[in-house]
Amino acid sequence: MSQPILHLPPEHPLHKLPEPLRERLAAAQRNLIHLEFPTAGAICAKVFDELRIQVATPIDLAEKPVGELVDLPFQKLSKLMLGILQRARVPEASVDSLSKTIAQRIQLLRAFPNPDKTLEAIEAKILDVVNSLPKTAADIERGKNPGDVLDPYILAASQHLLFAGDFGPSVSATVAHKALMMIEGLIGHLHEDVLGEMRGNIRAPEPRGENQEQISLEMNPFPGADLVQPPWSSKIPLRLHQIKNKTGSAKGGDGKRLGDQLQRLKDTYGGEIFYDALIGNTLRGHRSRAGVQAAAPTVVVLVGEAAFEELTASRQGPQLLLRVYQSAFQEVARKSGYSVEQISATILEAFRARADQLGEGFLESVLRVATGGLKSVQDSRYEHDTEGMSGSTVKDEAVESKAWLFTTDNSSNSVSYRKKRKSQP
DNA sequence: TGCGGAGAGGCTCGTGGTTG
DNA sequence: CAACCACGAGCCTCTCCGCA
Repeated sequence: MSQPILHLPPEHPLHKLPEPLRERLAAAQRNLIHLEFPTAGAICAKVFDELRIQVATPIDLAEKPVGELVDLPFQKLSKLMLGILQRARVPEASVDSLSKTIAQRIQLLRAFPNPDKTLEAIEAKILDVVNSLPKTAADIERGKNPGDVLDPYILAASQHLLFAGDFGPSVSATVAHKALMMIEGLIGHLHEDVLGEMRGNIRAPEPRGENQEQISLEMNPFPGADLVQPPWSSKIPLRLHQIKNKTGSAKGGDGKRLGDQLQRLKDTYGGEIFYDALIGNTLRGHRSRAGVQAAAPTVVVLVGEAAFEELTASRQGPQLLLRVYQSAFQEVARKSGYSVEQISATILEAFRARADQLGEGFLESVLRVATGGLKSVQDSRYEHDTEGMSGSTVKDEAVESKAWLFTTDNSSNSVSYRKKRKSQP
């Protein structure tokens, strides 16, 4: 039932991968655009049909190789479609937007074997992250890792140095900064996932098991690779990509580690290895190039359009991705209604109320939360010492009662501080 | 002056041990 | 046995600074 992976000798290790992965690789070899749509006419027919447009593709275009149509820049493609619609006497009022819709759909279909499913997955992923953006004072005062607390000194600095002493905007900036950090993470993962969905590609499975750096055909087939391109023909070998968002994402030490991993992949599977940074327009100033190349001398280092071109086999990759993301962001924004301005106002109010209650300034209470606590949780010498609590030198009444800590009840991803303290030995 | 190594800081996810 | 938590690996950003 399952299809074999093509263009590889019978003894190649890829044939020994677990069944589901082999299937995905085989599917990626068969969903290349020119295999699914042998001519430009074929993809036009498909898109016209999807959009219920009763137009025939002109003969001269219909016979052309599909690549000549689908790899046109968006403007040219929609102009071409506009001409077709006009000649087919489609009502003038609708041709303009319709031609853009067609061009968009053609480019989506060019990129993804299953555009609708991919768009849905992208939106779901974005929504997940938007739902976890900071909403309460507790969210910004302590991250999901208890070790990450809001820095009152930075808050003080931004209040005075950036916002003329106004505390409110400095809280907004803190919320926005935290949100942006999360968005950065989202975009990085999104790129890997979305590029992995494109024709000819698969997203390498995340490492599993004990040693996540060691290659294991069963558990961990591609450590160090984010995206795998099985051979597209007998002339194009297996290609393994490590994808970074920007050239500066990784530093020298990371470069060495990633280079070592890529080299091990090449030693195991053969083929070509790539180190791609999507955002960036020059190799100059690349912080991890040297590290990667030292460890993997044959690695191809790519940035910007050059990287997109190898990953998407098209020059339209960057714009396409931008349009796909934009529509997803708009849709998710509509659903979530998240607003930094509103959230900041709520948080500011919480800070104000607490400070009033304790009769101190905003920053003083932030400072106490960021540094206050019991010896038993702050001093490694007292860590397992239940006496440490009573023996603590921290005698402050407020500290003892924890009255000044924010608690949060949106249970799923944040912990109630008070509850947590109580459960401590 | 540019490169790139190092370090600080933030977030996520999977794993494996502990606890209720 | 499920829920919870700590930890490590990995991804991202930015600044600093020695060296060629």
